[in-house]
Amino acid sequence: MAELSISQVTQETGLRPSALRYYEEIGLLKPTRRVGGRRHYDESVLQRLALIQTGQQAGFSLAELETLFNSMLDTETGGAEWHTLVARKLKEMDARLGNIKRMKRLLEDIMACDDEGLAECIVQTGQKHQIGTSVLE
Amino acid sequence: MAELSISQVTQETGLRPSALRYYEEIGLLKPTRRVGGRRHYDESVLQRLALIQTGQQAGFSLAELETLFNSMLDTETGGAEWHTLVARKLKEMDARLGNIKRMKRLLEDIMACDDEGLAECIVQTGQKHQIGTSVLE
DNA sequence: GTAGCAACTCAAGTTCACTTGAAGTCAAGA
DNA sequence: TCTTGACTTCAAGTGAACTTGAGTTGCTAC
Repeated sequence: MAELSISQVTQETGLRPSALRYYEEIGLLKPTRRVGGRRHYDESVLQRLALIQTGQQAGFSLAELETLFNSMLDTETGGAEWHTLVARKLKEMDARLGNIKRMKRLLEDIMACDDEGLAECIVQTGQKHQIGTSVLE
Repeated sequence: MAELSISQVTQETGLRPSALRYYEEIGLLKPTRRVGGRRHYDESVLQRLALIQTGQQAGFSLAELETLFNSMLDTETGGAEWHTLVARKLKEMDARLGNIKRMKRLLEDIMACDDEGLAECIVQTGQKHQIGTSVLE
C-alpha cells in the first residue's frame, strides 16, 4: 500500500501540515511511521481525515471524535462510553438538521425577492417564517 | 409591548447575560433602551436571538450574521454584499446537510450493532459506508 | 562539501465566542 | 439610612482549533 508524505496528504485533504501535526499531538491520529524523522502516512489516513471533517461539520468536537474512535475499539468498557455519546449526538444532529433546513428555506425565500420593494419582501418573508420584523429592525 | 429585563431574556433563551452584552458589544444586537442604566429589551429580541442560534447551528459566524442583518437593511449597497454571502452560505449549508446525514446514517448503523461481535460489526458498517477499516485501526 | 528544500520540534501567538472578576450603581425594603 | 440584590462597565482570562516562527535535521543535487 502506498505511503504518503505530509504534503501529499495536505494536497488530498486541503488540510495544512500544522493541522495534521496538531491532530497527532492531541491523539486524534496515531503517530505515523517516520522515515528519517519525517511522517509517512498510510493511505487509509485519507478516509479517517474525511470522517473527521464530516464529524466536525456534524457538530462533533475533536475531543468527541477522539472519544468515539478510541472507545469504540476499547473492548474493556463494553461500549458504554461511546454508546452514550452517540445517543446524545444523534439528537443534537437532528436539531442541527432542523435548524439548517429552516435557515435554508428562509434564505432561499429572501433570495427570491425582487429588487423592487426588497425591504417589504424581506419583512413579509420573515413573517412567513415566524421571524417577525426582527430581522429588519 | 412588554419589555424584558436581561434575566428574563436569559430565562427564555438559555443564553447568559454575558452573551447578550457581548452580542450588543459586537453590534449583533443594537443597544437597547436603558432604564436607570439597565437594559430593557423589546420582546422582539427573542425572535432575533432565536434566529441567531439557528444561524450559528447552520454554520454562520456571528460576524456573518451581523453582515447579513446589517446589509439587508442597508438600501445603499443594493444588496450586493448579502446576496453574495447568502449564495455562498446556501452551498455550504447543502454540504453540511450532506455531512450530517452521512454521519447520522453511519452512527445509527453502528448503534444497531449487537454487543456480540461488536468489533466485527463496526468494521463491516464502516465498509458499508466507504469508511474502510480506518475508524477502527 | 555545501546549497537548497522539505520536513521536523517546540513555544508562543491568533481567532472566535464567550466568561470571569473587580469595582461601581441604582431602586426597593427593613 | 443602610443593606441587599440585580444589574452595570471594563479589562483580562478561557477553551477550542489551529497557525506561526525560530531554529534544526536529513536527503538530493551540484
